[in-house]
Amino acid sequence: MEHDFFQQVHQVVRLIPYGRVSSYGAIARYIGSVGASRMVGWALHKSGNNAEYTPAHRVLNRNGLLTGKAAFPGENTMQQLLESEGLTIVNNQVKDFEKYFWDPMELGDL
DNA sequence: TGCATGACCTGAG
DNA sequence: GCTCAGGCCATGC
Repeated sequence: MEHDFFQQVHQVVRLIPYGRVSSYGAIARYIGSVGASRMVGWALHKSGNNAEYTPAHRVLNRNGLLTGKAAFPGENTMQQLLESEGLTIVNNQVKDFEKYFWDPMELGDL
């Protein structure tokens, strides 16, 4: 398989619990490619490639900023999705990001 | 085969 | 504490 990176990113994102958010760097690090944090976002952008639904809206940058909101249809679709999960978005940023932050490492290991 | 891009992160000024 | 610049990895043309 080979391009596991793509698959792994989707897999990890799908594991993000409801009402929780993660970061590209955390996912990239969990996969093993720390420097590929940028690619994580890219993989999510191509989430349409994956048959399963991928909650990309739960993935934000290190600052908890909705950097990928532009990739969603509409103007603040991503924000609405997060708010639907009980999160509070302020100025395109998740309130108490640290509190809702979820690290894939909590799963233990691959 | 090679260059340019991308939903980022970290270090230095 | 904030802003600027560099790096890293994979994909696309």
